[in-house]
Amino acid sequence: MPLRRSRIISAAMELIEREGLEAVSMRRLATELGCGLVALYSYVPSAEALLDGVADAVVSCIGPAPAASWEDQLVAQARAFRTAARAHPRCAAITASRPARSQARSRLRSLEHALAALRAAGLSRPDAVRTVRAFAAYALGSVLGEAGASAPSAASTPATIHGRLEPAEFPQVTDLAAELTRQEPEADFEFGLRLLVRATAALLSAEGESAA
Amino acid sequence: MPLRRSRIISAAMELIEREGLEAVSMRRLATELGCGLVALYSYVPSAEALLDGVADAVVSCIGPAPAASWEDQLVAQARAFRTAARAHPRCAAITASRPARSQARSRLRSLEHALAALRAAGLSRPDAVRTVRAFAAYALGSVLGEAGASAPSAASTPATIHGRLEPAEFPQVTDLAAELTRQEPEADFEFGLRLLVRATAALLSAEGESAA
DNA sequence: ACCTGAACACCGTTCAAGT
DNA sequence: ACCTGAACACCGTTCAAGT
Repeated sequence: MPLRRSRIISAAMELIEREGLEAVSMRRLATELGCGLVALYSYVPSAEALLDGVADAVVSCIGPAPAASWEDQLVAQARAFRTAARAHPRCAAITASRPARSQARSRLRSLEHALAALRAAGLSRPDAVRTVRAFAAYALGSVLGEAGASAPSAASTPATIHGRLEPAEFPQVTDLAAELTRQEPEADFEFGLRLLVRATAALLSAEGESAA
Repeated sequence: MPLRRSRIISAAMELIEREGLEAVSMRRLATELGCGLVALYSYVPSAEALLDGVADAVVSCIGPAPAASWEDQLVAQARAFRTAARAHPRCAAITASRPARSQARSRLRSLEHALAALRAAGLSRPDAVRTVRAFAAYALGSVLGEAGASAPSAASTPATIHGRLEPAEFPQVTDLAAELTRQEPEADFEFGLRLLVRATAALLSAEGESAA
């Protein structure tokens, strides 16, 4: 099995998911791959570039999401994003934390499709762009929020804390403890998505009226 | 000037904003503070704990945002979150990337206020929780998206790329180049916020009807 | 061409000791 | 009590050399 850039990046991703980012180093990766440390530098110019490669790999496994209506289009893209992120949660966190260096191509495709759907539905140019950005922000925040909530140190979430919470100071949190504790990330995600879809629909009909 | 935990963390935050996370190390911090390396360990148990302290400091400088209506309450909190994040953008990215370890107290206060506002407005228990989560996800994603877009390596954003883009493959992106290039993070943020507020209002009136 | 060991300048953390 | 230097086991990266 020859040493290839893709093989190195796959190994890095596996190691990240298995033991976390702090376990990854060029040296460790070399022993993991059974090759000399210096050999890696022929395929990956630096440790930084390695993580860029990982970030790339995560976004490039976001499947295309063609759909008929603009609602389905935006919802499907948001779900595809979330699915990809959940497939490699720890790698996804890395992706989010480093500004889109390359990754550009596949992101551009998504952007194109989303914009096309919204423009075809009748949204104005600036509103189409801003709506896509709002959906993107929501999807990113959801994924990262989930990752944070399900992280190893989840020992200090409101759920665990509220046991020793004075109801007088936090009446709502105390009262809604059951709802706050329940872990339904999927349903939470879909709820917010529907919120955004409905608001966009309202925007569309409002613009339709003012144009008519 | 004695060595205090708060002084160490402030110095770390300054250094992070000035030179980035990769410049921070216990050794570097010690020379920056003019003290011995080992002295730091009396106030900060480890390098990891140092970053937890930084994360804490960022969220604890989110100002309270009391407001009359539920709309103002949720909008004000989202803005306060964004303001705090923009005050220390690089530290904020660190905060987002590490699951809420402590940070709990001030986050809990925000949660309490948001829930109170939505419950008072008449939202059901599960919907109140999910609405707050949707707003939080949106705010988090917005802040992180902005940080990524304005990062040093912003050389590969659609804006720069689209110059050599075939309009045939990316008609929408080409056509909307002006809107996509324009950097108005504030307006983008407010747009999405209004979207969520309107959708929540619709939800409220829908629940009101079904309850009546 | 492709891989290697040895070296360099860094890390975080701990120890045993100083005042 | 508070601080210290020296040491240990790690890093990423580069060099000059091997096949």
